Amino acid sequence: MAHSDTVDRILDAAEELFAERGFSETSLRMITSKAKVNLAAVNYHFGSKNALIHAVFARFLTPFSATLERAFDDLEGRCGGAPPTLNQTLLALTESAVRMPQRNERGISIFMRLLGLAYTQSQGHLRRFLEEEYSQPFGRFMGLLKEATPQLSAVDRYWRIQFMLGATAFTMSSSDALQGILYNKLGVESSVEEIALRLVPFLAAGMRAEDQMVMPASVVTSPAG
Amino acid sequence: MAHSDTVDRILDAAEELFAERGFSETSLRMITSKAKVNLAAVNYHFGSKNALIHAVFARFLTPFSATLERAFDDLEGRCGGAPPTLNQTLLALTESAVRMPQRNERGISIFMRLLGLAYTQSQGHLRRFLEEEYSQPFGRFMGLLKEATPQLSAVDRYWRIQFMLGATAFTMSSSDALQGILYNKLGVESSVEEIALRLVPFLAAGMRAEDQMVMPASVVTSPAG
DNA sequence: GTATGTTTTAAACGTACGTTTAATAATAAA
DNA sequence: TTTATTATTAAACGTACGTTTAAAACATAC
Repeated sequence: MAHSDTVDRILDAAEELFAERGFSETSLRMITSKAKVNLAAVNYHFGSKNALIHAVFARFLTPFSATLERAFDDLEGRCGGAPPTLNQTLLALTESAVRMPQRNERGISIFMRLLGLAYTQSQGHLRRFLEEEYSQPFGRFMGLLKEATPQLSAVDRYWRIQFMLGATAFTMSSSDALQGILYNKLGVESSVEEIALRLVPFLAAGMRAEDQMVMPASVVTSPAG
Repeated sequence: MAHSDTVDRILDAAEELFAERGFSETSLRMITSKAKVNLAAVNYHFGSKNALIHAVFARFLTPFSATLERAFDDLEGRCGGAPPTLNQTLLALTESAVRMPQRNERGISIFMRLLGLAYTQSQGHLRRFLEEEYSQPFGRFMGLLKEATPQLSAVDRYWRIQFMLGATAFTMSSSDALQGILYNKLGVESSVEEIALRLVPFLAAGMRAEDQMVMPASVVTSPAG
């Protein structure tokens, strides 16, 4: 068969362990033992540990970026020339993530956690891989954001996009832990879908904030100007 | 002398390397070689690598939490019984961070990056240490946020606080890189202080968001409830 | 059924890690 | 100066890592 059972077993185990523990903290021996395959199988099928990491992301991101492109096509079609609103754009992204066919019920949370890790763990090779492979839908999303927030200066928009990415990446990357804490504190169960939908209004409101901060003297007079 | 030069050299090197590369990705040999001390010095002075990580955080957080408590005292004094507003609370936090005496000009960004790492790298021992040592000012900040957002349900408030923490930690932890990108793209110079002040209205607006998200069918009918 | 290419296996490779040791050097107290 | 403490050093410890090897098992085609 083209894709041996082994390849998928490795990907399944790796994806779960990476999401749980991070990349450096997960050894090939953990992966192969969880996948019940021989240690050498990873290097035989993938070439290296880094290549395995890329393969784990590709299995997620390739179908996701296709789904996302379709969602954007659909959105732009529905808007018929007019630029989609900020809420619509964010919702298109969120729904694409949430609606993605998942291998299991933990799929989304694993996906989000991996994305968060990719953002925060400074794995140079991974960042390079993602930029090379998936810059197209990312750029399109940025363009939509720009059209949806014409009132913002380029500088303001830049920083606020970073704030959005940060809120999303951090929350989603620790979503399991945060859900656990919430359950212990308030006895409330939650899901990744729910968190995502809570995020949208928060982000949208932040992007639209009009307040101008009064600069305290310490900053105004600081040499950094 | 009570604190040998060696101890501080190790802390300086460790703090910088941890911020750059993360904890697992930084070896004691990197640290001791950067600090120009013997490898065994870390275990002699700190006991273990984990204890060194704790010491790096303690050197930051102990004076910071004192500064923060004073800022909150001051704020509550100025408000005379009435609960401080959301903006005031966030600004007290931001100013405490920005005004902290720094060992060097990269101090704040290293501080933020380390906090971000503590959040995302699943180092159980570190989370436990931080919770045990600094729960007091953290709890006080949470209390102020609660008083400043009485309109939010406990669950909403919980998630929105996570979003705020994420936006802050992420942006500040990569502030150097992000400032560089902005300069290359738009030729605009910026400082950590400025970013912090841009963050406050974004976060405050997000916390105050009133939009209620329309749940798509896929989520409403999901078994996760 | 033999030959060919692919996959799996057990074992070992070399390297790097955190930690410990035991000897030496430096400092302070008597 | 001698003695007791503290700090530094070079070397080694045992363990775990990613990767490679070479033989065995398996599959497929002739």
